[in-house]
Amino acid sequence: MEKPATIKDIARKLNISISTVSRAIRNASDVNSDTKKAVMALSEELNYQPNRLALGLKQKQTHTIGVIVPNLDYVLSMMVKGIDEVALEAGYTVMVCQSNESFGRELVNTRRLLESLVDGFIISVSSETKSFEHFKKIQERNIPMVVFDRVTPDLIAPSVRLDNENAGFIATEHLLEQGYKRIAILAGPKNLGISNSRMDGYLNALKKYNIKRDNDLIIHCDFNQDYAFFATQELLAMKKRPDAIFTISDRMAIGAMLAIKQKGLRMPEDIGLVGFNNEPVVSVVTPQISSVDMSSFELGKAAAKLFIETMHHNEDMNNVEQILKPKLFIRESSQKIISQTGLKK
Amino acid sequence: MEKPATIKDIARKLNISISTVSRAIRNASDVNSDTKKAVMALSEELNYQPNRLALGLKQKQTHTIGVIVPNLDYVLSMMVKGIDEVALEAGYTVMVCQSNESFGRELVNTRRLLESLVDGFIISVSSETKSFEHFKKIQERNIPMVVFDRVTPDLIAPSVRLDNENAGFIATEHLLEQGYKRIAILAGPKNLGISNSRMDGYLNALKKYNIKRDNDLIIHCDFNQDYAFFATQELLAMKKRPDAIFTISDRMAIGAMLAIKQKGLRMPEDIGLVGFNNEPVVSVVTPQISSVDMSSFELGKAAAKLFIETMHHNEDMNNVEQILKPKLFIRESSQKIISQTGLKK
DNA sequence: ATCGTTTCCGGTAACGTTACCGGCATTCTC
DNA sequence: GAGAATGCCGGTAACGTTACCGGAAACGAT
Repeated sequence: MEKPATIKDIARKLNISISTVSRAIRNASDVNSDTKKAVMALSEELNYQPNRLALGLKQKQTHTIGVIVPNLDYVLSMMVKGIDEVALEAGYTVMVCQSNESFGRELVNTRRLLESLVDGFIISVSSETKSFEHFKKIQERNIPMVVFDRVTPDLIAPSVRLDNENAGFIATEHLLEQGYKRIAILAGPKNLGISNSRMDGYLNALKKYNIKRDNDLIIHCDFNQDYAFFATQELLAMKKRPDAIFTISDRMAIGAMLAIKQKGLRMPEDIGLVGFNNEPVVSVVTPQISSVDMSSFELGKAAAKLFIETMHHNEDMNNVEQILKPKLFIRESSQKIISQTGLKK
Repeated sequence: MEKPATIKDIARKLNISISTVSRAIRNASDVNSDTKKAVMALSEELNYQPNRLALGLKQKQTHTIGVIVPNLDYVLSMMVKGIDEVALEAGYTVMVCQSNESFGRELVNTRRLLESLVDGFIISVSSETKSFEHFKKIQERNIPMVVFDRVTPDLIAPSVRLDNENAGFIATEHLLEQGYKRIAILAGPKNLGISNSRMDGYLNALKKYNIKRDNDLIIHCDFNQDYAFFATQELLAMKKRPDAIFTISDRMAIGAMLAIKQKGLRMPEDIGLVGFNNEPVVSVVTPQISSVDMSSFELGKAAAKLFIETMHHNEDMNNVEQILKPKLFIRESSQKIISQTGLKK
């Protein structure tokens, strides 16, 4: 039971040729049903498992998908779980690599996965990435690639993402409807597409309500609780401080919440707050924080499905773009009207 | 630039044999330095990347580690990050598979990874797993395997884990020191080793303080916020309700916290609470929850390091057992003495 | 009986790489 | 200067699998 059994072992024991065994196992047509049975029985007994390496070498595909993500926080791990689920069902194995938001790591990871001859890639780019040559090389080799979540116009590929602009819009509009006037936004790094789109939505909502853009209320910071904490402190120290804050991630919303509480301000009365991602944490803090939901799990599943389609249809699918609708979950941190009047709308 | 370049292409263009090219690339001794340079130059130019599949087929190792985890929640994703980091550095690629706490999925995953010929496994077992035959088969084939975090006596292998018993002990002792007398424990599934060890620690602490075990105060439930919520409701509805609760995960602590707040009880005055894992969430809720820290990232790194050792030393390392020390972070939810007297100890 | 069909099977090459062996020059040793 | 040692290189087999081709046997039809 030391070495794994091979097709040869079966052939020898059954006194038939390896080609016949191979065909029998693949359940091919031109093999006698008796021999087929014999082969099946023996391969069962020997616990035969096809060697994927040899198979991959031969037919140049490994049934493995390389997934590259910037990290494994709540949102992304939900997405990965979605990818995993669909991939497993479709007979693919998934290799997950974290770039740690580092461009260098992203390079190493793509390189490693390429060497390992994955059949293709499902990618969410690191926030540090500004050059996309390593991904373009993948495309030049005609290796299927789907990008998800963090989509960028610099990389033309089939993609699945949230309607980030709309998400920013509904979050901001909700705050406006609640009567907030000076709404600040804690955005992400400047070169990150999802951040900019959400900000566009924010700006559009302001415009709709005839409120002028105020650059003092637009803060770019890392996806980082501490940074958001300090940024919020500064916002609250302004002469004309904002009366609401929209953060493009929940972790940032938590940071903002802590700063607001420290300052002794109440939510939603003194200041409104809306986060992003609808992570479990927002509904266990006090007050509960409103947040935009993006059903990460579904997004992951969609990405994997799109990938598999891209594998099979080998037409050009680069212009395929799946856009999921966001949904706002309204909670205490921004529900000013109800908490003031006690009335349900 | 369509097909990736092979060793053959280089040999042909340079008019030398493929064996020479192979040796040159591996920087072997018996090849002229001039030809070596030429090969290097050309392989650079053609962007040659060795085919890992062929290599793996030949020398029966793939430089890939299969990692099987029950899920990718905060703790485990930190551990995976640790594994990733060490593995990358050592030249290994990591395949992460989630069993989703399902025995069936765990089976499929190990099988897939075996077929893909990973060099070995780093495993944290699913909570549903009661039979370990699939893992024992791995060992029978002499494939290196390290278990981490969720270690079980049913599976003898090199392991890295927290000192769970001590962790349960210090958490409970802390509550006792704070003057709590009736301490309940929200434990995990009954067959889960880490849960039982933490409970042993809990029981030992009680014994040290001459408090009799009360089975009504010992609740087994899933690692699940909602379940913990309901379990806590029941605890609080008891005639002689507990005056403190120790939960063996933070998510359960959150559930307990919500139930306590709903009942209108105060922490730490009316009831004390200690969680486990020291996830970020515990320091942003109100009150902040005390929690046992296990430095998951370090644990992941240790597991990967141990794996690599196991790979290299091919002596029997099954009795190697690395045990990390837990550390208690005391926060508002259990700091009764200070909050009553206002004194710092 | 002959010829075509079908059914089943075996041999060989190939995927990209390395291990091993053998062989030719060249250099060294005394 | 003969033999031994060294430096450098090429050929071949092998890892486990499948694709392709060819062929033997059996069967059917005329």
